[in-house]
Amino acid sequence: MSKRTIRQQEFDLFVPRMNSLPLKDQREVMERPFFSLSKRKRLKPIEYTSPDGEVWVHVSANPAFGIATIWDADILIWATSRINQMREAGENDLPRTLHTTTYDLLKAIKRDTGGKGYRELQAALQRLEATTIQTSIRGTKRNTKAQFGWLDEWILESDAVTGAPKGLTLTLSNWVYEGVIKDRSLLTLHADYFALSGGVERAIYRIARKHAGDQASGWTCRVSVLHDKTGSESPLKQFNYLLKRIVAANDLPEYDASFVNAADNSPAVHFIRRDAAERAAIKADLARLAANSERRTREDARTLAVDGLFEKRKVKPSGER
DNA sequence: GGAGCCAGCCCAACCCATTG
DNA sequence: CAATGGGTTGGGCTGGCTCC
Repeated sequence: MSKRTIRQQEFDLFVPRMNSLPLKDQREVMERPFFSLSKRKRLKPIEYTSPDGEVWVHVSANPAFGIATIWDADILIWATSRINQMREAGENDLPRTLHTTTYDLLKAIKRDTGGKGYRELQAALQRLEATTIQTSIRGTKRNTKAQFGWLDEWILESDAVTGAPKGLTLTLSNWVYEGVIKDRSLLTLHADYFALSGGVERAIYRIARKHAGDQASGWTCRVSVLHDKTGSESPLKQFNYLLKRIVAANDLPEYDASFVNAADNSPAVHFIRRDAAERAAIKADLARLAANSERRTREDARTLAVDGLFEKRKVKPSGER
């Protein structure tokens, strides 16, 4: 009997490894600064308020661990993706607690499985559990304050004899869980997301993915707003420098980025999906085809009406949605 | 004063040869 | 296959330098 089979029996909710897990993340989290972008320990809190003052986010660190980083968030993306997959498979009771092995998790988020990989995984779990968040997003009531972390609990098991890492159990905090199971709260990240090595790069992609989405004309954001949305600790002038390199490289998955001037002439970045033109053309084609087939169907209907066949032919309305 | 630029620091991520 | 740790790379950020 293989080790794997034993593990599967141990964990009723054992999550099998999948190579092509569609990556999902919460749109509300993607567009706001919730994570540290630096590889160095960040203790300075993230204090964010949206331009209209409606949305605010406060993230603070436990001094022992620092604020959870945008790389630590990969674990949350993994968990979100797993739960979403279960939902799409038609499961009714979606778990808040997931079981896996450290190896499988590290592989899934495209991380090294060396000794340091495991130590770093533990550090990531510590940061995710110990980072405290307050936000108006999904606040239950007005004048209510609530504080939570990303994870409620994590348990790392190691082999009693060899000390080798074995099982991992993690429980999402209620706020995260509610966001995952809520309808239409998730967006798909490109499969290359984990390959993005830069923290700012990742933050920018997440924001572009959320805002530019599939819009035919793309989306423009002022640099200063982008700076706030990423939560970067660098001063604006340094952020400018980092941003310039990202825009010049134009290497983000899915989106083209270019510098433009905003309506008030301040510097801004325009994001547009690379295949936006293609997609628009395909949509138009589909709409035209659908319209044609509808017309033909109506003509057919006249000829077929005698047989009463038309009733059985359900023609989809034209266009998407 | 401040905008732009960038070397250097620190450290996590990554690469890889090696081991049961 | 799973795990290890030595070595290297490259990231954000700090702080300094230049030029306006």
